Amino acid sequence: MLIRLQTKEMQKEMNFEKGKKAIDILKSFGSLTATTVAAKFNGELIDLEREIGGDGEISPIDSNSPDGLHILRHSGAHLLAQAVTELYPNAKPVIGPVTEDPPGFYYDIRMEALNEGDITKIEEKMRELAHKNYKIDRRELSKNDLVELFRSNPYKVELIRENVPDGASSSVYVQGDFTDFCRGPHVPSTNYVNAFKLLSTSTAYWRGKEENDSLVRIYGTAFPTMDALKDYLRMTEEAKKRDHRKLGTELDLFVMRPEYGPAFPLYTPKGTILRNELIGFMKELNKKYGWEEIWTPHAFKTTLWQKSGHMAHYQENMFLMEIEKEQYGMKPMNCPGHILLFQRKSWSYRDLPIRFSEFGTVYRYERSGVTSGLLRVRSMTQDDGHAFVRADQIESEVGNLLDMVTEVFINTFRISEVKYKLSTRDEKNKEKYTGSTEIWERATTALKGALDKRNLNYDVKEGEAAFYGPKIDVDVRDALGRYWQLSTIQLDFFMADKDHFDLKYIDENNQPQQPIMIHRAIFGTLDRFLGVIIEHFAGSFPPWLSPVQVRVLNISEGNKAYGEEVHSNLLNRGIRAEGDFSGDTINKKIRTAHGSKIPYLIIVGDKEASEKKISVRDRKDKQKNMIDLNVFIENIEIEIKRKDPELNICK
RNA sequence: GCCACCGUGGCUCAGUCGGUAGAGCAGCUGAUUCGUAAUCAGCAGGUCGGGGGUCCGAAUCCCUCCGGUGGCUCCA
Repeated sequence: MLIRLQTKEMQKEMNFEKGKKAIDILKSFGSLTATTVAAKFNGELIDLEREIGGDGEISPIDSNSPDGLHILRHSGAHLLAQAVTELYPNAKPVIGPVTEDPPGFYYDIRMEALNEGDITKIEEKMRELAHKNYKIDRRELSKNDLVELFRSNPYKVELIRENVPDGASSSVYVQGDFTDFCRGPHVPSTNYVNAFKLLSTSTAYWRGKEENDSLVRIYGTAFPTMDALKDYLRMTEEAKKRDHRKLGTELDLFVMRPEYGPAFPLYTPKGTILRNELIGFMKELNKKYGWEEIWTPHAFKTTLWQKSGHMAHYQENMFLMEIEKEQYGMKPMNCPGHILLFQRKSWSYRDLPIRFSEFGTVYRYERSGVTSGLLRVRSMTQDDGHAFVRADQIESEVGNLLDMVTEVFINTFRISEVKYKLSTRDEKNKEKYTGSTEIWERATTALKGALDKRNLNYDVKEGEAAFYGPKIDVDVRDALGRYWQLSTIQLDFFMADKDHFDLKYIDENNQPQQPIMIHRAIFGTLDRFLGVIIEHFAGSFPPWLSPVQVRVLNISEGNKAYGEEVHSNLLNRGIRAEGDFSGDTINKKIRTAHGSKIPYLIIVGDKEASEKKISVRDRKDKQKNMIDLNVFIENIEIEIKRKDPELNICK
């Protein structure tokens, strides 16, 4: 048979007899290295030990390549399961996939809960098994034989029954005494997986359903080399320093008092400056994009929440209370209040879109295990907005909102890792949704059109739409690599309908029509957004956001008066400035200021005082000596106005 | 809500086999006024998340509740 070798560097052809193993073929081509973990034959990833049956194109898969890493980690998961089954004979491995983000793998296993010591033990066992270097063999078995082989493991049996067609066969992989139902491919033997680490455990539910058996999930990761593993672990350690909860305390931005209100953040004066700057920024955008600001109360009688459907669909997340024998609810969303304002008069088709925005604080009971710092809280302020539009306006309205999203995330904050998600309805389950097929299709097309027109990459999540309409979400990752939803643009065919608020506008034929509602939030919530940008900037905020923009330091007591003069000049010009005129040494003052991540330090000593100049040192230790205070102020004013992410003055 | 881990002064941590708490930073006071990442000395501050139990005696063991962290589930 004729085999062509295809690698990045070269292309070669040779003849082999049928049934030759991939590993031998690659060897003959001189294309096998210590880091070759598998092969690709005619587009299919295969084990190195696989016999080749005919003509085709082959290439080696290196453990440094994406495919190779995937295989390596998958084998890591098997090694983990092997270790667990050796240590705990009653354990029943269920599934062990590779994860991309974070890079690694996990294995779900039905067994007794594990503690940290057990994890160490398992890791040691894995190391031992890796050193023993078991061959990893693929075997092909019929469906019946597979079911028979795994008869003591009901989860595997279920998976086999589901995934292998009747009469067909599938593969198992064997390493030592451990056999797993698996499509493969895998590395040739266990010592290929030598740079690995187990990271954590948790529970997971069988098939992800809370009512099912709970399984122990063990997370781990593996890399081609020890160095790569160490680099990764060092990186994750570094990332932890950016954690907004840690920085929030260090920089004195917010506090939590869980004994009085779990997941109810309180913002300090500094944290409130950040919030207010964000609000100010969004107010500019609202004005620019035609959103009128309104204000609505934080609680209503449940009659409103009944009408809006929240009592029916969201009650378990609401804070309810009884006052004078009447039931009230804290608002979990702002939309019903906005609707009440929409209803205050009648609208012509020419008036639409009507756009209401509000920095609306909402209260939601979130289950105790799900809250997290500022990223998932129970009281949160949304930069909320509701547009009431005609069907023909959906696309342009959504387009405008996407432009707002771009202004915020890309142009201003330069957050590159944004994920756009388009959630559509489950086409197999249409009765779950409200609204006609026609409006769903029209709306979904409009959302796609708006995204496409802007060349935004997005994932379509079929079946993830809310029952009341399709939506676009924007997710951003935090320091620990978790994605959180920030912006959202949701269409709503529900609240305006005749069974709820029965909203109307008068069309060009003088007929009443039901408007479509668009719920939107760009930051999402100030709370979550703040959490994300604390981590994004690692606490080193650009001057426009920074709670303290400048700190004045005097060299010694003799320069205190001049320092105070500089300080008050800054304050008079509206710069957020502090003075550190304590008895500390200048070294100490600089060190302290560094810890507070203040963008600019103004240092004044005898030289500066005598010539009425200042010296400026920025957060990155760039310095400019003996400049004019007014020049400095003019420059920082420009940076603030531009929302410049860079510090330019000392460059 | 589920599983694991954790909960000591404002912050970061130490507290060995159970014998009624230690440190650094921050704070305060005093001395020093010193040119660019921690001047020196002193003082004050906690009963160890809450409750219950075991014990002569518990921060240290047990139970329970409340919180936090990582996942899972959830996020009309």
